[in-house]
Formats: sequence, structure tokens, C-alpha cells
Amino acid sequence: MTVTVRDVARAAGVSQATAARVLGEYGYASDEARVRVHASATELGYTPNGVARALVSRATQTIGLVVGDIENPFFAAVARGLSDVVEPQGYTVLLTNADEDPERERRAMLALRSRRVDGMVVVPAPGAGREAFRDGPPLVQLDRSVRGAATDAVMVHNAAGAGSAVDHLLALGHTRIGMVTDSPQISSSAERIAGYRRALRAKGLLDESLISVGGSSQADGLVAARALLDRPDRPTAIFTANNFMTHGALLAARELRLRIPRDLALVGFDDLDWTTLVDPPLTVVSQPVGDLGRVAGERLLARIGGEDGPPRRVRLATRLIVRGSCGAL
Amino acid sequence: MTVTVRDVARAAGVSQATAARVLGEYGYASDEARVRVHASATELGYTPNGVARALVSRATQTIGLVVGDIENPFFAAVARGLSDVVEPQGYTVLLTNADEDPERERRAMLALRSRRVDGMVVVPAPGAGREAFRDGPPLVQLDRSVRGAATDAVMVHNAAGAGSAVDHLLALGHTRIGMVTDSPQISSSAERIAGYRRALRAKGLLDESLISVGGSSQADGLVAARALLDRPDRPTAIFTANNFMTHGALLAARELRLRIPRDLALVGFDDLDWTTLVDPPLTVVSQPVGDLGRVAGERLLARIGGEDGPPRRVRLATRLIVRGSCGAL
DNA sequence: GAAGAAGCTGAGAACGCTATCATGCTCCGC
DNA sequence: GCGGAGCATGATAGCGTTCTCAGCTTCTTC
Repeated sequence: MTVTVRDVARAAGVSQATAARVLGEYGYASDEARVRVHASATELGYTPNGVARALVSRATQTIGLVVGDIENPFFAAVARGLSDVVEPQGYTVLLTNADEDPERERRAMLALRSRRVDGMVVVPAPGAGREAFRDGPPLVQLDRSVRGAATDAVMVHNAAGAGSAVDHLLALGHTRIGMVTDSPQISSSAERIAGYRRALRAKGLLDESLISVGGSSQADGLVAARALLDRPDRPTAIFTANNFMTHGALLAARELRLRIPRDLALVGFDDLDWTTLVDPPLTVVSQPVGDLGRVAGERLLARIGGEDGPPRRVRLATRLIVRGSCGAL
Repeated sequence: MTVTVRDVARAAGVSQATAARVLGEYGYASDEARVRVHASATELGYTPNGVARALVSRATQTIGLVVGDIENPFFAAVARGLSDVVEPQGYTVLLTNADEDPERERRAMLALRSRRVDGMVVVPAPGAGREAFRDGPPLVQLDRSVRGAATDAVMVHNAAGAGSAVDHLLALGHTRIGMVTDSPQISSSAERIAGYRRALRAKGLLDESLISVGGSSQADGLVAARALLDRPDRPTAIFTANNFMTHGALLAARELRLRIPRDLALVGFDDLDWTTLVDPPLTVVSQPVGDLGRVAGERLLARIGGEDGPPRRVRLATRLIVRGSCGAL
């Protein structure tokens, strides 16, 4: 069915080896052979078979990406950044959603492995064990890192970012600041909790009961935020540790008819398209989402290119963007 | 480096053929051979080489997806739906962003082809020619369809959807209804424009100058919406044909201090997370985004499975969700 | 003019798998 | 006891590339 080098060779009246040489651009070939081979290649519509090539070259020119859910704008931005860096180098991205489930993640990584990806970028699911990261192709962890997994990792300064959010609220005079977060099994969430704790403890204002743990969906965020806001002594400000929690907190505030920022100040982690569209616009700790993917891609390409040495952990800076949801403007 | 069937065979003390049979689960093998092969396979950590398998079976168990930009929530939802349907069948999705550029799209499809994907789902870029869709693996077009490209296609009832939006505005008494749309080179946009025209013409209210053509970004949407709202005889209602245009129109309205729905009624095409978060919540024509991807996946799997017959075009229904942005509530 | 270098070519061996085939072997029924 | 069915096994031929190697021709150099 499909046309092979052999077919092209036959049509051009040369040996398979010669045709392969001109098509593969290596070794010698006379000008005459060259033009004839190219002519019959285009005439027959020859497309090199990447599978066969991958088998002998032991490189599939393919990068695996394992995220929780591509519908999460954070992961979508990461995917975009990754492919932007990697495609110009001839790589294509194999995408899989693991839905924050370690078992699905394990299976996805296995599937990518048997497809012989040249490398993979993984956002580890909560509870993922380090074994999964032991051997296999070059791998970089993104956004989170599994304890004991000796791979490159690209993350943001979570603790500092959370600290900047809390400090902002403290500076505005808040003394009861709650936090709505994803599971602390996720290293980035754990770090954000740590940053929150440290900032409050420094002022002697830490109250553990004001930390509400949700999950990885808006619904979870709503429930967790409601738990905090339903209390008689509800906090006057809330720091939400990811975009689902932010969304949930907004829903909860509306449900309880709390006006922002008058009744409740809000700072979210991770900026989104719509944060400037709501009223008031949201103050957030913005992460360089595209850069996360891009840097992960660069790390990976370097490793694929043979870079050696101990695992490298890269941390990118976050930035507090003050808008209206804390009453600072 | 990596362990092959041959290594497993050697370790188990059987021939390569026998080992291949038990690992590949075909043909005969004694129970003894079976256990020994499996034992040494797990001991050595054997992972089947999908590349080699693909070469002989002529199936990569891989589906290509070409979208404009995975950061667009619409495409992200499509990707999610597709992979949800396709992964349980053992397929993995190769993702590429073509940025609505026919040339990049062409190259992406070529790359997917040389990777020998078993099928592909493509959201054609504006201006894409039918040639690209002529031969190659099974292909389904999504959201849009290229004139003369004889492939399966999965789309929504664009004209009817646009009509329902306009009818809603008409029923509320609006007589000057503008439209902000993406390029009519995109078939779905063209159909939405057609639906808009038909609904207005039926009432004798069609004014071509109220159609403002933007592009594929928020910025374009803002500019196009502003062009409409800056006029002294500005429309009292606007129908936006995709989520970027909706976002842009919201920005333009804010810029001009127009109150929604008092000064301006708004209906968008495509529902999004944040449409219920803005004030007032947005009335939209919602599309079954996940289903688009799922149905495309099912179509594709059917074709890969050998389904024959003329190209099939599937149309999914849209649904008007009335919220507050038209003053209907 | 001989020796060597350089240019060009085809044969053929991998890569790691699937799958066919021929060859034994055991067991059954008649 | 014997033919045939059924089971088990190893050899071996691809899949479509990449790439080495040997052989041949042509050009260079002293």
C-alpha cells in the first residue's frame, strides 16, 4: 500500500541502498541518481516511515506528557509551552490524562514507555510512589515532585508565592486568614501550606483550623470554602491554593451572599483568563505557566541530548498581581 | 540496553519463538514454558517494544489530533473527549497545535503521517485546502469542514444555534442586533453567520454593517466588538460567535462603560467555566464540547476498524442557556 | 604509468517484533 | 499397531528503515 524506499529505488532504476542514501542524505550519490530518486519519490508520494526509522535509530522523536486533566487551564498552558519548545526540534507530544490517580498515571507511563518515547514530562499524581520514576527514559517532573524520585524537576517557588499572598493580606490588616487547598499529598500544595503557615506564624496568627483541604475540582473547592465560611467566626480573608479552589471559593462566597472585598478578601494562586472579568477582578499569585512547560521541555531536550549529572530542580518565580479582591485598590 | 524477547527467551531457556508466543499470547505453549517465560520477563523487566510491534502489525495504536491551540478551552475539551474514548481501546493521542495556520497544519499532518498514526482528528485551519485531506489514514474533521474534503466530520448545528441566540434577542424586543465573529473562512463561523442572517432577514431586520469580523484571539474580539459599539447607532444587543469574541466583547463593553444587560444584551456561542462567574452570568449557546471529541473518536475507531462507505457528517445539537446577560431573567 | 585517494554503487546485516512453517512428540480410536 | 489429530517447539522470513562494507570506476599525484 504505502510506498517504500524500495519502490522509489525501483522507479528510479537504482538500488535500494542508493535511494536510501539520497533520501536519508548521507553517504555518496551522483547528481544524476539524486535527481532521479527525488523525482520518483515526489511522483510516488513517498513519506518516510517513522516507525521503521525509530526502530533502527532508537529514537521516536516523541515526548510523553502526563497531566491530571488537559481541561485544566494550568495543564493546557503547560502542554502548550512544552510543545512550543519541543516541536521545532522535530518532536511531537503524546498526551495522556491521569486524572490525579496514581494507578492511571502508572499505566500511562507504561504505555508511553512501550511506545518508546524519547523522554517524558510528568505531573505526578498525589500519592504517586517513587518507584515509577526509577528507570526508563529521561523524565522531568513538573509542578510537583515526588519524594525520593531522582529526576529533574521544574516547579515554582510555592512557599514564597503563598507567603506573598498572605503577607499582602496581613498588610491590609487581616488577622483571620483562611486557606483552601488541594491535598497536601501534592508537593506544591504542601509547600504552599508551609508558606502560608510560616507567614502567619511569624505574626503569631496561625490557626490550623482555618486550613480547609479540598480536592481537585471546583465542587471540592466549593465544599472546602463553605466549611470555612459557614463558621460563626469565619475568616475575613481566604487564600486559595489553586484555580479550582479559587473558583469554588467564589461560588461559596456568592452562595453566602458575601461581598468581595467588603465581607471577604480573596487571593488566589494561579492566574486565569477570567480573573479580570469577574467583579471585582481577582488578586492572584500568578505563575509562569507557559514557562513551566518550556523549561521542562528544555531540561528534557538537554537530557535527551546526553546531558549528564545529578538531578536538577529548577524553581521559577511567582508574582503577586494586586487587583481588586482584597480592597487594596 | 533494553531487554528484548530474545533476552527473555535466553533467560527462560526456550527459543525466541516460544517466548514470543507466550508474551504475545498466540499459538501453543506448554504451561511450563509459560511460567518460565513470564518469570524471566518480570525478572528482567521486559517491556514490549511498541515500535517494533507497530512496524510488523502496521498499526501504531496512536491517534493524531491537530487543533488550533490547546490553551483554548474548546479544544482542550475536545482533546479530553477524544482521549476518553480512544485510550480505553489502547490508543494514545499525539497532540499538535497548528495556531489556525494552514501551513503549520499541513506540516503537522505530515509529521503525524510519517509517524504512521492509525487515524487523525483535525480541526481545519481557516483557508486549509482540500488536498491535505485527500489520502492518508482515516481522518475526521471536527467543528469545521473543508469544502470538498471527503472525510467524516463531526460538527454542531451552527446555523440553528446562532438562530436560537438571535431569536432569543428578537423575542426580548431587540431590533438592532450585532454579531462579532471569527473569519467566515472557518466553516462553523460561516454557518453561524448564515444562521444569524436568516433569523434577522425573516424579520426584515438584517443590517450587514452590524457584522464585525474579528480573528482568533481575545484582542481581535475586543477590536471587532469595539468597532460595533463605537458607532453612534450602536446595536442594543450582540451575538458573539465564539469564546474569544465573547471575552473581547465583555472587555469592550467594560471599556465603554456599558452596563449589561441594561445598555447592551449579550449572547455568546460556547459555554465556559467562567460564564456563571461574571456579573451578570452570560446567556450562551452551549455546545456539547466533550461529545464532539468523543463522537469524533468513535467515528475514527469505526473507520480504523474497517468501516466502509461514504463520508459521514454528524451534527450535534446546541442548547441555548438563558442566564442574565440579556435581561430575560 | 603506477599507486593511491576519492566518488559511487549494490549487497546485506541489523533493529525487535509477528507470524508461518516444518518437525517432532504424545495420545486417541479402530 | 498405526494413522491422524492435537500440542509444543525452533527456524526463519518478513516489516521499512539505517548503515557498513566490499567492489568498481574515476581522478589525482609523483
